[in-house]
Formats: sequence, structure tokens, C-alpha cells
Amino acid sequence: MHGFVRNSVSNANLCDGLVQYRVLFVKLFMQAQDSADWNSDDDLDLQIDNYQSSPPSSPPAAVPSSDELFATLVDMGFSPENIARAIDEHGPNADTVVIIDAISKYTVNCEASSSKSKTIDHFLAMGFEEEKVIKAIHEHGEDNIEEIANALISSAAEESPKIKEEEDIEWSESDDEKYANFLSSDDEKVSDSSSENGNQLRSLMNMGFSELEASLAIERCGTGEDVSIADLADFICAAQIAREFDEFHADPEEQKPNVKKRRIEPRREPRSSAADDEPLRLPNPMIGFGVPNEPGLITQRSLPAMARMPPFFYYENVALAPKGVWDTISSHLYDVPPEFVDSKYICAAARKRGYVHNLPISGRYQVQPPPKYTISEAFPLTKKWWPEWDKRTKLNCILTVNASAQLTNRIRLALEPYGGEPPESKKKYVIEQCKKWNLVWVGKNKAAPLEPDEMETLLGFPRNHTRGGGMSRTERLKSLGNSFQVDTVAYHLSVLKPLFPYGINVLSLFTGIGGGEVALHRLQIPMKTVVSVEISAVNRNILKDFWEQTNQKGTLIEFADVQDLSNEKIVELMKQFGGFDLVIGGSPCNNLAGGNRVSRSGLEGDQSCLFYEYCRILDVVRETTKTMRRS
DNA sequence: ACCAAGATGACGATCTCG
DNA sequence: CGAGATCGTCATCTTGGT
Repeated sequence: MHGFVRNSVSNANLCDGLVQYRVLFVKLFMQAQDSADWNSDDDLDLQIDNYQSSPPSSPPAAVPSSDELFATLVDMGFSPENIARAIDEHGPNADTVVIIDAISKYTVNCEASSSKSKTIDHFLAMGFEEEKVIKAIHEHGEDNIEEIANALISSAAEESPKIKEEEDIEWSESDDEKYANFLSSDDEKVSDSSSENGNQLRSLMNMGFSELEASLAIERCGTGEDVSIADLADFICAAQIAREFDEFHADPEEQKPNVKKRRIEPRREPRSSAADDEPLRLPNPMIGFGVPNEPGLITQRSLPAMARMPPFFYYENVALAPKGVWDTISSHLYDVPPEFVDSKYICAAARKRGYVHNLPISGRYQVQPPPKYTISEAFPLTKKWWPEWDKRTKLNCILTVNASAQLTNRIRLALEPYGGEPPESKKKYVIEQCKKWNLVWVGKNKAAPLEPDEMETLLGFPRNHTRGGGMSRTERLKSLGNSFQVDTVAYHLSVLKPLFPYGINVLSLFTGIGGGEVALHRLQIPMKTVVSVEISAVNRNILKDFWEQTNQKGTLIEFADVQDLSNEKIVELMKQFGGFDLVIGGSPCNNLAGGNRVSRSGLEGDQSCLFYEYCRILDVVRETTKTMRRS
């Protein structure tokens, strides 16, 4: 619980910035069709043939048909109504960019409004502290955006020249010199901003760009009437994307200086000596680099050089692990700081998880349709029975065990004697049980645990995903409790879509019921090859069924035990399929999870130690990828 | 009688946040 | 310092089939 409930509607200016961004993103998306991947697939043409036949999935290399354009735009998060309206107004053969520009205008217009919370959000999104924002609004009046901005900027400049967005990003030894240059040239630009300069700076920041990005853009593009804000915004977006591409396409060995400099932290508040001593802290709100419909989006970060090489990797585990665990995980995954996200900011159920990955973070978008955001939206039938004194709008984390039918009975018996309003003591008992066991109201005085298919929906899986395959109800509950929240993962993986228009090769460790695969499928990223490792036979069946039912054109190979997957075997598989583009998986959390009273022994526990197998395998894949690229 | 699978309840600690 | 949340494990009992 945090004291400040944020408005779920993004403010108009930030939205404007995002729309601008999307425009550029789609432009690049279209251009990226003929750009080469990391792997120079000899049989690329063959693969293309296989995948062009699959429905709307892979976008074509040439000019997209209007249907494909429509699908792509929906994926990008534009509303179907606006897309249809734009196509209608400009004709089906209009230039893509014209269509997108038109949609952008509708979107901006329809979201313009003001409210106190929006004003606050607006400045929170720019990285200012909530307390100061509220104070500034109080002093200058909420309509006086300019004055508030000025007050906040000067206040921020006084105490620390650094920019909030970069606060939690480690500027490690790996950072390019250009970043250092950005930083040093930046401060002066900000402090001596002339009025014209300052106005543009503020406008850009209003759009959600950081002070750093904005001032750099002004420096590069110049100021004055001939340079529009849109031009500057485009410049920033282009720079962001170019940087992402550069980071991954450049050979890290060539650009990395041989001398390993000690970690430099320019313009940082003095931190206690070595960064390793300082344990990782969970962000509040737990939204990582940002989630859809919430302010505070961060679109760039700097990865340690070691992490900036193929393949992409994506590791997941519980956020609330014992102290020090995430530091260890991060240190074994090339010092990439974890991205902690609570899925309650994306769907109707909480799921606090940490994700360590080397994916780009700009250009993320949500898969459609977005998940229901509240309990009542997710389960409309519960509204009728939901007592007024149960204030929950979100469910707690879906666990591996469910409440018993007896508990439902006990709750009914506790409430039945009272007509409308039960006494406080009864209410307290019932609410406590409802929260503890994640119960929903399915009848008069009847609070019942979630059914497996309801969990599937909450977690972003297709209905009946875990049905069949020899799975009992108990096994379904267990497997679902151990799974990804698909919408969250898909949001993170969405950046892969423009990078792999012809599909990707995936190594999926600890696959479970295939959360990663479902995410990629929902993103319509074709899976050329999936090598899946999953110990549970019924889970393997579920993935196999999914593979067949969704008519996957690619190859699925399943293994049972990661410990049996030797380094030689991995190399063999990579040679066979041309390497892996993505290594994804969440290792067992048994010995990390808070609910475990018996063996919460940390990363060295019997099951959770398999994390090191993830590391071993990822290392082999990275090394082999390097060798394969050389030859 | 026997077995396999499901159902149930007892079992705290360790975090974070306000 | 108190409130609240947490991809859990285990022994035992019940159920349903042969």
C-alpha cells in the first residue's frame, strides 16, 4: 500500500511524447524489416518462407497491406477506432506515417484534461519527488504549470545536478565516453539556459523526456523558430533507438577499453564506498522502468559492457527473496540491476517479481487486449455479492496452494447470522481470510478460492491452457502458482518484435507451463525454435499441447532436467539451429519464497540453487554465440 | 485390503512500508 | 514498532477406484 493513489490515465503531455515516440518507432519498425539480425542465418530465406504463411504474425518486408498495418498499429497500442478513422480519412493507400500522425492527433486531443492528480503525475513522470511536487503545486496553484516547473527545476538544480531518471541506474565502468560527455556538457546547458532554450527544454520535459535528453537534443538541433518541438522529440527518440541498436550490434570487445577502470559515479550523491556493500532496494512503486498507464516511464538505461552482447537473456524470480539474494543473482548475471515489477500495476492480481535482463527498454508496448485491471472488471459476476466493507480492488499473489472448501463454509457460517452488517470482529476475520487466501465473492456470504481457469485469465494465459495433458486440478494450481504473469513478461519482451520480424530461436529454461512462449505468441513474434527444459512431465505436455493447438510452425524440443543438459549438448543445439536469440527462464523460488517455513534457505537451497545452472547455460550460449559470429 | 490421488490444516520468519 | 504480504512444505486424513 502506498499513500498516493495514482490516476490510471496518463496526462496529455506525456501521452503526446509517447505518441511521438510511437510514430518514430513504427517508422523504424518498417525500416528494420531488411536489417540483419545478430546471427547471419544461412538458411534465412528458408525460414522466411516458413513464416510468411502464418497469419498476421510476421510483418512483411515491403509495404504492409492495410490489414497488416492495422494489426501492427493495434499492437502498438493505438485504439482500433482511431486506426479505422485515420484509414478512413486518408484512404487505404495512404502513407503509413500519415496514418500514424493522424492517429496521434486524435489520441492527444482526446486525452487532454486536467485534474490535481494529473498535474502531480505529470511532474512525477518527469522524475521530481512527490513531496516537492505537491509543495510546488500548493505554492503556485495547480494551473500554473510553468511556474511549478521552474520552481522544481531550480530546486532540483540547487541540491543535486543529477537527473532523477538516472538515479537508480548504475553508471558502471562500462559506460561509453559519450555518456560521460553527455553528462558534463549537460549541466552547463541546463544552468545557463536562455529563455527560448528554457522554454523548449521545459516543453520536451513536459513530454516525458529527461532533462539530459532534452538539453542534448537542443544542443544538437539548435534552437529557434525553425526547429519545432516535434523535431527535437524525434531527435531524442531516434537517438534512443539508435543507441539500443548500437549496443547490441556492436562487438563489445572492440569498443570496450582494455583497462578496467574502477567504477566511476559522476555527480552522484556520496554513496557508501563500494556499491557491492549496498544491498539492492525494492522500488516503490514497484514498476521497474515503467508500466503502461502509470507515470514514471524510463526509456533508457546503461547496461554493463559484459551484458551488452548476444543473446538477450531474461531471468525472473520472486522480488521478496531473503536479503542479499538479488545482489548475488545480479552479480552472477553480469551486474545487471534487476527490474522489480509488481504485476498489480498491469493486471488485477499482485505479483512482485524481479527481472534481470539485457533487453532494450524503449519502445515497449502492451499486448492486446490488455488485462482487466481490477477484481470487478476481471470477475464481473462477483460484483453482485461483493460486500461493501471488503475494500479490495486487487487480488494478492497467486500461490501454489488454494484455500479449502471448508474455509468457504466457515466464512458462510460466520456471516449468516447477520442480515446486512456483520459486527467488526467478524468482518475483520473474514477480510483477513479473504486476503490470506485470495478469496472472491461468488454468492451470498460465499467467499471462494479462484478456480484454475480464473487464474489462467489473471495470469494472461488462454483459457484452459493448463487443462488436459494429464494434469489434475491440484497440479494445475501448483503450476499456475509457479508461472509468469504473461502480460508483464510480454510487455518487457515486446521490444523484440521489431528486432526479429522473421522469428527467434529461444532457449527456455524452467519453462513450467510456458509463460515465456505464450508471451511471445501473444506478441506474434514467430518462434523458429524453442528448446525447452522443464522437469515436470505434465508441464511439458501442456507446452506441447499449446504448441500444437496454436499451429506453431517452428520446432519445439523438450528436455526434462537442466542438470542433464550438458555444455556439449547446448553447443550442438546451437550449431543445429543457428544459435539462440533469447535465453529466458525463472529458476525455482522454493527456497526463496516467504511462504516457505521449512526450507527458506536462499540461493543455496535444494531447488533454488538451480539458478546457477541458468548461469552456466547462459555462459555457454554467450561463448558459443561469440565463436559462431567470428567464424 | 490396498493403493493413488486429492483435500485439509498446522506450521513462522523475513521482509517492506507507514 | 506494528501491519501486511509472501511462485511453500509436510503429515495426516479422506475419497475413489480396483
